[in-house]
Amino acid sequence: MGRTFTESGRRAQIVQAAIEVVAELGYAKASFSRIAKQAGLSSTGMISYHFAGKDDLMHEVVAEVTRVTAAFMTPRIGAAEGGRARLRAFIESNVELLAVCPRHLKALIEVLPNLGGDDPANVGYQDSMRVAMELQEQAVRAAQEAGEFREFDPRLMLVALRGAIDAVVMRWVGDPTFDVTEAGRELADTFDRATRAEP
Amino acid sequence: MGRTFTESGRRAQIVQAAIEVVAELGYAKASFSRIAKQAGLSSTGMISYHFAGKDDLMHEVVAEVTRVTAAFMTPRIGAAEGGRARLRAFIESNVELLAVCPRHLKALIEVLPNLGGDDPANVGYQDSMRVAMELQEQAVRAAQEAGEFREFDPRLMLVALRGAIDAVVMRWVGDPTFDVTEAGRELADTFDRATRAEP
Amino acid sequence: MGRTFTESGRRAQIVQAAIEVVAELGYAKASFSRIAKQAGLSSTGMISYHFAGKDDLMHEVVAEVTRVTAAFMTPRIGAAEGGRARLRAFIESNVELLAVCPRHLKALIEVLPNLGGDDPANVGYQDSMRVAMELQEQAVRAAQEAGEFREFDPRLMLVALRGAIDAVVMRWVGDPTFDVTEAGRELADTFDRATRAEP
Amino acid sequence: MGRTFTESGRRAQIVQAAIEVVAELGYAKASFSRIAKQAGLSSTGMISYHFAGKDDLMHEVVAEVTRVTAAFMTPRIGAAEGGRARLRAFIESNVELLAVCPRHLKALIEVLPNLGGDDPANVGYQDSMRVAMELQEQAVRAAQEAGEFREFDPRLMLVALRGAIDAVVMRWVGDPTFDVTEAGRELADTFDRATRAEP
DNA sequence: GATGAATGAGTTTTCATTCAT
DNA sequence: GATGAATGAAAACTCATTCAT
Repeated sequence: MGRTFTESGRRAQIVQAAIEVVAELGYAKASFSRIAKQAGLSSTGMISYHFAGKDDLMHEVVAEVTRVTAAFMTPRIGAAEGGRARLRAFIESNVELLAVCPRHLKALIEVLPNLGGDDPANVGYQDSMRVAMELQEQAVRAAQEAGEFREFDPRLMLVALRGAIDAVVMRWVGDPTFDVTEAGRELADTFDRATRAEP
Repeated sequence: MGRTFTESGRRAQIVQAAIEVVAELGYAKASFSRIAKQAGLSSTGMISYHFAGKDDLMHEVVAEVTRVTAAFMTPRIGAAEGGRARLRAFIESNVELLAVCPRHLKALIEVLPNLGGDDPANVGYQDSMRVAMELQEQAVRAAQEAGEFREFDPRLMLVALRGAIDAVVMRWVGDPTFDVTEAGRELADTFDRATRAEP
Repeated sequence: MGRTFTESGRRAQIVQAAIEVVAELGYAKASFSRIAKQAGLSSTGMISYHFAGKDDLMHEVVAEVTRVTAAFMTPRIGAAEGGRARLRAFIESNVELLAVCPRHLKALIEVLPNLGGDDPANVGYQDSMRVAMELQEQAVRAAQEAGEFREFDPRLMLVALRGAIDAVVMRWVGDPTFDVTEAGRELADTFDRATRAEP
Repeated sequence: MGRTFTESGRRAQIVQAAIEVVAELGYAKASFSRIAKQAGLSSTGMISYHFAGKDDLMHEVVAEVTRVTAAFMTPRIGAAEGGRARLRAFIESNVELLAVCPRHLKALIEVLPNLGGDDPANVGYQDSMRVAMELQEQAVRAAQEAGEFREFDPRLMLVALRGAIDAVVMRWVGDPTFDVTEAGRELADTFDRATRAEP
């Protein structure tokens, strides 16, 4: 006990290195060589030894980032009451992550578009993403029926929101002068106005 | 005279092929080989002959897409009067492009994040992007001062808007059942509510 | 005209080098590196440039050897009359090849067992091998019905004959003291006695 | 005492796994990884620990198969009287092995051609093979002198016989519809006719 | 004896680029 | 201008082997 399948010291170290390299150079240039160098490994063979392939490693990157961000955001969202407050908590806590683990966020945004593919190994992962999206949709619909949100297409709004947050993250990642709290509040204001029921 | 620097038949043909390959496979997998095959060329040497390198080709892709999208959007935006109407026209015409040249949009979104770099050749390009962004910011500020828009950070809003539109484009590119007019209106509603002055 | 798909100078040169390397080191150790060195190429990339992969190259090796051996054996077999004489011509001309192109024969014997596989690209090839085997079986059956050969299972006999010839080839390949004419006659005697009708 | 050099539990287990992997995938693809997996070992280090190298392991494979086949064939050959009967017993018992331990035979045929090499470690092994061959040659010569066999080159005949048996084994290994008894009798008939003195 | 992580050379393959024709 | 063969570096991955525990 005590150590899960995905953690074996080296594995975690490689995943961390991959996050940093992807965040810095982008997915296209994140080769095993650079990841190995970042991790202080003498050869790329070590990565192949611990991961079935590039896709496997990148999935682990996504899983790790998802874990970290969920640990940060979930309690904050859970502490909010009502649809509007929950939406605000979602946006603000997501933007605040920029100050907590900026490279994690950037890495996630870089990797995700490159994982969706024909590879059957991705099916399970994509299923879980779809389920998460559907849960969010249901929450939005519930708030609409409760009269908190106006009428709009939940899916379109969620896609737009996701894109807006990601764009903000990508634009200001690594900028120490960026005020995440203020930006989070502004972005939350934006989508609050866009979604709230008519006064 | 008679042909400009950027057009020479072959060059245009290669740029078109690059747009299609990038849209279909993503930037990371858009190699000269695949672009040459798409363009019906028997060797990649032709591409290196016409372009100084991959970055040069990709810049041309961006330029071409920018040209096409500007030709579509500019008159529509110009026909609108007032900040709110112009914002709506911007969003709707951008989303409508999804039905006009979906691969151009997707290619642009794939390429752009991979061009920002240390390469000095990019400086001029990034300058022009910054100028365009500043023009948009000024327009937003003018509408704020005219009382059409409420107070918000123009840059943050523009970044969020850009991300929201791109996310919608990426999500529904190639989906023939997607109603671009309706989606454009919804997304415009969203940002109209987010930006308009208090009633 | 004048040059077929499979011949482009370099391709033929690489196939020749592959034949020599396989004959000398065996299939397992015939890497692209060694073949490139044998061919005087500076990199293995050139081989991948001309061939779709190792299987493609090895198929070409088989095709080339088949071509050469058929050119030698076919007229000799055709000049013989009757089943017994044809069988003798088949065996003798096959063994005589040992003096003509010993490395071709050895390469063929090395490669063949490693090509039979699940790869769908091999299906066509294996079909042609099966057809050739069936033609030989029919010829044997005809000679049996004509009273030249005794009763035996043609397929078993052909498999045994093939193995016997190959074993002789492998045993004495590269041995300059080996008398191929005498050995061919002896091996033909062996199978003539084994197959001829009772006197 | 109590355990010989070649048997230590683990060693035997690894040799068994190697036989199975070589028989199934061929010598070229029989890596330590696959053998370790087949043996239920978690790492290839165990194999390197017990064997000096790949050649050492493969020699052990040959030794083990030789042991098993000798145990089966020797009493059957010994029970026969006279050269002709002994030859028949040799062939029939060899083919019958196909039903007893098909993978052993196939593994042997795969490994043997890849062992003959410049490696000084093989000298002793090849000596023993040569000695075995010479014993067989002497037996053949004795039968020739006794008038049982006609005149032919014993070595050529033995090589051809070995190749014929091996080809039959390789062709029908794993085929449950193959009648080993009938095939053994046919093949023995073939070589009996080829070798017996004129009636 | 036994383990499994680490190593570094090796594999095939693809890449962008160059160059003689 | 155009071609396509050639190049060499780099990619992902596998290999047999070693070594500290």
